[in-house]
Amino acid sequence: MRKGELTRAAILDVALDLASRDGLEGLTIGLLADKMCMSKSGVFAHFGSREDLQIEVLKLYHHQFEQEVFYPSMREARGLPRLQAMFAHWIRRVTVEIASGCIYISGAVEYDDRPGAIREALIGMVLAWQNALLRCVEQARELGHLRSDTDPMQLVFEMYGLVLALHHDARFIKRPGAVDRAQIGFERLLHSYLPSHSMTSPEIAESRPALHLLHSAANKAAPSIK
Amino acid sequence: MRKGELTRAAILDVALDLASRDGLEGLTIGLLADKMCMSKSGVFAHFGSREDLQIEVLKLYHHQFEQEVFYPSMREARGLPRLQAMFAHWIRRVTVEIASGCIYISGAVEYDDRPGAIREALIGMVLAWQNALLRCVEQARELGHLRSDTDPMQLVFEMYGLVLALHHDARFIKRPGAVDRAQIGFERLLHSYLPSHSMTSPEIAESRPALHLLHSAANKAAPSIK
DNA sequence: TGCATAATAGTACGTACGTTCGATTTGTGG
DNA sequence: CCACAAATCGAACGTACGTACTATTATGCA
Repeated sequence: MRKGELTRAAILDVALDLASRDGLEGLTIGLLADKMCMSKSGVFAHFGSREDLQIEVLKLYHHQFEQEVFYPSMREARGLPRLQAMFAHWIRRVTVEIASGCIYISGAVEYDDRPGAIREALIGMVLAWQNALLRCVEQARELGHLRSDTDPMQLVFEMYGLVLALHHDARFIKRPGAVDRAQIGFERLLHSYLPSHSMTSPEIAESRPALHLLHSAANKAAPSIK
Repeated sequence: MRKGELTRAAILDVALDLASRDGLEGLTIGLLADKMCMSKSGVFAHFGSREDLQIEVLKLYHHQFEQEVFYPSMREARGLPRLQAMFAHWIRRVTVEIASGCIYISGAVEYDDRPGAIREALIGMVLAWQNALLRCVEQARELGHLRSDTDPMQLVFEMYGLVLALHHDARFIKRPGAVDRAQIGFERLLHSYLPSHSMTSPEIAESRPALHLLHSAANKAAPSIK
């Protein structure tokens, strides 16, 4: 009873690698068996079907995303500090994934018109993350860290766009500097959603030091917990 | 000699539909033959290989993109008007493609780690479009429509992110309002790159009327040709 | 109209896929 | 250590893929 679960976990680990590289739809039992030095049927026996395998891979990816991005960010103070942490951890995660591929992003393309259990699972996870971002933006607005007329969904939309552009430029085009551009874009983005009294002159509106102002301002309003 | 080219064009038309929905990698000769009510070998004979077929589909897509997005925009006055036209036509095109899928975007995911002729062709086309945007931004900056310290690549990066987010939200998540969000994001984006004297107070920094100011200001600096 | 040629169909081959099923090896509790 | 159950294997099935060949039909020009 113990050996089976062990190899199952090992299979899922390799399957996640494969799916990250070739996409969930490119994940094949034969290739997976080769990498595991097992027979196809030996691998297959651990999952009822390929679709089940794909969903298990998805769950594993989601769990890792939560561990690396979501939970660490939730330890930050609510509002702007937490939002900045979410984006920073997110960017860091995607930066690592430039070499391997991000399943949320590739999956969004693979399953944008392919109904089924995998699509439902994937959408549920992406929406969970977007909703977490949304709640965080709403809290930041209520705490006065962002302008009162901020449209939370709009801000999340643009944050997501920056990450998609990062993934596109770095992984597809392989153009250097994409991480910095995503970071700069986020700072400029935040700046335009700041309360009026935080506005600086346009000349330094998108410069790095502005972020330090945000940090101190936010910490004053909602001191860090840690 | 005439009949052949005619059916070949018809095949490519259907192939483009198929590839838009299922991706270039999902484009299959068997399915294509079914849709054409032809035999597999009958379809195959028009192309030396599947890869050639995929590249021909790519060229057809690129041609349509040029016709619908690039050339109409180039008829606008250089600088900001042209940049706004490029984005507007681009958004309109992607909006239509929400139902069918955008090959540039799906291809970027499919071929981000799959070397070969298709990847090279795809990258060439995407870079051609990005470079066109880049030149337009540089012209806008030289004409004084954008701030002199504008980083053209950064602006193009963020424009691309908005379109990617639009595609993601509308086609994958199927959340309404993505087109408006991309438009609002672009206006906010432009606003933060405007010369200082064009800056308005933060309260209306992202409101729609600001664009009218941009239009008139740009037209004054570089009157429309048409 | 007839003929050369282009266009399409039909068939087959090799490969890889997911999946099933029985045989066989391996691990584990009494 | 033994016996039972769990884990893995090997082979096979049906399907779909790209591609190569040959046969057949349709087209266009003299």
